[in-house]
Amino acid sequence: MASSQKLTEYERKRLENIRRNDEMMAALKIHSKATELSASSSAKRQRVVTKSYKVSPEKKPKTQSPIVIRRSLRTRGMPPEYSDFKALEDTVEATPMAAKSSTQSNPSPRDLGPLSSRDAYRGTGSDKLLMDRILGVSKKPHEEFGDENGGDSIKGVCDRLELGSLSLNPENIARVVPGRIMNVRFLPCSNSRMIVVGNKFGDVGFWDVDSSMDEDGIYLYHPHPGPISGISIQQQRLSKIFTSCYFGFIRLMDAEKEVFDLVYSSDDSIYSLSQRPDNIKCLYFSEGRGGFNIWDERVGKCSTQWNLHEDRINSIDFNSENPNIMATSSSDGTACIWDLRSVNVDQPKPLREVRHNRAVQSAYFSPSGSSLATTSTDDTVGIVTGVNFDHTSMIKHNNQTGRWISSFRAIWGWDDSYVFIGNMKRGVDVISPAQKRTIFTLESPHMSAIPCRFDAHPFNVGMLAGATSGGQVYMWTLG
DNA sequence: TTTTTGCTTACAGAA
DNA sequence: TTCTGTCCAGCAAAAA
Repeated sequence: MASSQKLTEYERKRLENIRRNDEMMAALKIHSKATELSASSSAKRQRVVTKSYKVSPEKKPKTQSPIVIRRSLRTRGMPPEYSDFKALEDTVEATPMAAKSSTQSNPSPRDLGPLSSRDAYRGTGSDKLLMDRILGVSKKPHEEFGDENGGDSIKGVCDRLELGSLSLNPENIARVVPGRIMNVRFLPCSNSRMIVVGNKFGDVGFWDVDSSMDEDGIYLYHPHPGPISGISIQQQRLSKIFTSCYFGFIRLMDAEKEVFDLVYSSDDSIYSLSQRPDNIKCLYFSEGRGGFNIWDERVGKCSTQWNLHEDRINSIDFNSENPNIMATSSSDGTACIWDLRSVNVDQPKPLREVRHNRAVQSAYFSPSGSSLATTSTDDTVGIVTGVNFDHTSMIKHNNQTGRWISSFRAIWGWDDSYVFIGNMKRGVDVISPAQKRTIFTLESPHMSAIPCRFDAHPFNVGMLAGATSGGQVYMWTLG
């Protein structure tokens, strides 16, 4: 009842705002001009009909109401109680968008334990092709594929990479999931173009770009009850895909067993997930306000629990040159570099701390491992260099994404030359760490929304996936 | 000092 | 084509 009152109040204020704005516009006599402008800008932005996920009708719930605002106990700072826990689940399932990817007859993703991929699947038709495809590439992850790199080494192609050659073809656009995408990853193998995304509703979507056997190569699953905070796939085990969720769950999608196994659950939120490139047995993830855990598959529990930050840890990344070196970014306004071999349990002290004026959304090591790129809501992208990461340059970049767009996170391309980050004008800014400025912007009339989360294909230079708050993925390619 | 409130804002889908 | 609902960020200012 309180929520409906709140909505009414919200609506009332919203209408009042609109009325005030209208009055102001009328006073300035620019209302009609603005209408014209708005009409012409939307005319310029053509609507592109692209591949899209499809939800199986029989898995749709009968009702989509009442609409209740979702707020977890954790975000309200309250201890979890069973009754509230259940109430929360009901709320989640009743949310209209979430309802589209949930079901009344199938098991809830809140059920602890393994969830068969068949039960988690929300698409039409069968997902057998996807499972076969993942198993196929996982057995031969490095067969020759296409001519993306023209048979050259990655370094050779990077040296010649011209940003102007990156293009977005309409066939490389798809709506993979409903709602806001929080994470996007390429399957890290050289012989496929498979993109995995996680959204706000707990859906995990797959897009097999090279699919030709079926209609569009898009597969939708609902393994989690809330926002997907991390996706981790290792080159050595492509058939095992870990996903984490704000509601405190980590699941492992095993394409061999066709199941989403529950590997970890907690009452605290999990905000980020990662794996060391040299260790397939451990998961590294953040939990609650500043907590950091290492979960060890061999013992089936957390072997390490540290408190590394004062606030949530938004990203965890490992240095390719020395995987003992790890970078974390946090809403406490810092990004830190740690040596995992020498972290003091009681008073963890980082090797290096990079200070921003506001929350830090990400901190990623460059491909060579010699630089670190940080992104903060203080409107800067930090580039940290030097033998001991002792030099920091702050590059101005508008990172005010507002409420509806996921925060920007600058990622590295295929070598240390470029950093890619979204911008609010439906473009992808390319920052040169050497020149310490934005040197190029990828733009396309096919990009109808703001790309906010990215991944660079680890083996195909120029292949860049950008994901939006509307569930779309744009795959830029070279040439 | 801690908690609450208000403000920002783009997008998809319904009407 | 226009309208409506979104709401799991993050911060600043106001209130407690």
